[in-house]
Amino acid sequence: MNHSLPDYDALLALDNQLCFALYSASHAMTRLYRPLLAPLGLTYPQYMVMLVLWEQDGLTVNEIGTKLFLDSGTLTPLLKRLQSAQLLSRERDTADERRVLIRLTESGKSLREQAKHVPEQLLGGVPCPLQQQRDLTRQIAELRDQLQTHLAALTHKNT
Amino acid sequence: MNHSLPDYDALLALDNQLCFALYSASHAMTRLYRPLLAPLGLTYPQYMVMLVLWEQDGLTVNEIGTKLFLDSGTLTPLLKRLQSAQLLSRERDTADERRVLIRLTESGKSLREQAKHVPEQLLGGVPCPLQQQRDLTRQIAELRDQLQTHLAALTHKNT
DNA sequence: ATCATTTAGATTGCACACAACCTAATTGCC
DNA sequence: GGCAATTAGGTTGTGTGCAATCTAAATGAT
Repeated sequence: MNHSLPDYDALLALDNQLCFALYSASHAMTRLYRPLLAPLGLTYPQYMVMLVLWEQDGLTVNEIGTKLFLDSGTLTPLLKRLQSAQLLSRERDTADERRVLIRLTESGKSLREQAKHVPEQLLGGVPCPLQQQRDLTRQIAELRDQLQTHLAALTHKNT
Repeated sequence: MNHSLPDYDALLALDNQLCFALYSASHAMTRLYRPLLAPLGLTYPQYMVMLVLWEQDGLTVNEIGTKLFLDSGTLTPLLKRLQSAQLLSRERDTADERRVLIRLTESGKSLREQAKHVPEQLLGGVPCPLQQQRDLTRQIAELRDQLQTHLAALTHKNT
């Protein structure tokens, strides 16, 4: 056994497992949300946007994007669909015409009441203690922030 | 403080955080892989398929889908793209004409050598100890399996 | 043997993600 | 004030994900 040289095959496997675990768990979670969100007429990414707006209304597209790690190429069409569904309005900021302000409609605000019952339904079958969920959430978010930082450093280098 | 009634708002937030942590971490990981996989001409989902085939060649579409938690609607076009890239072949199983056997080409097999160097590059900037990665991977995979089981129970109920 | 059922894969339609690019508005520097 | 650089959002094109549906092939119960 050689301790000074890394085992590239093992590193490959281990790392793939972490990325794949995230990938597959994320999709499994989305699949579980789907039937709960369908009655509200929302997809999971749309639900994320609504959560952000329920917490703070009147944000710009960029501000929503920063919170959700998404760019305008993803958000613009998604927000248009939410607008078609009468859940929010999109208006240019008169103070800075580059910005588009996203505001909930009354219908969008009132949807929060129905959404409140989503997590009880979701949890009713996943035997995972709250504290363990909290720890896991924190660890995954920390990892994400490390990856985010690393990627930012890489892209900045090539500028 | 009432200990007998759950705080639905807190549950909502906590649970959203876990799902969102998975969602955002998964995408952050994919974004980090992208520039490393681009030289190989692969996207991350395509890379996953190649990893499966490097481990075991000659699988059916369904077998690949089971390992990756993906269905034919996702895999069929993806596999066709990998076929166009000359990395694999798709042939009906003569023993059971319903099945399509996926086999690596020589080009597909030899790509493994280049792929070997991907994880070193990925890790070279993420200050996360190996043991911690292992633990995290296991926990996330366990969660995924719980979600998977829960979803299977739900869908079976409606059949 | 026959026919309903099941299984494997493909197809269609919709909704993300994101790179690359575009336009318009604002800011900064002189 | 004038003009380059930056910023905000939108558009286009490619590649997933997945539900719903389709066809063909295999299975199985009688």
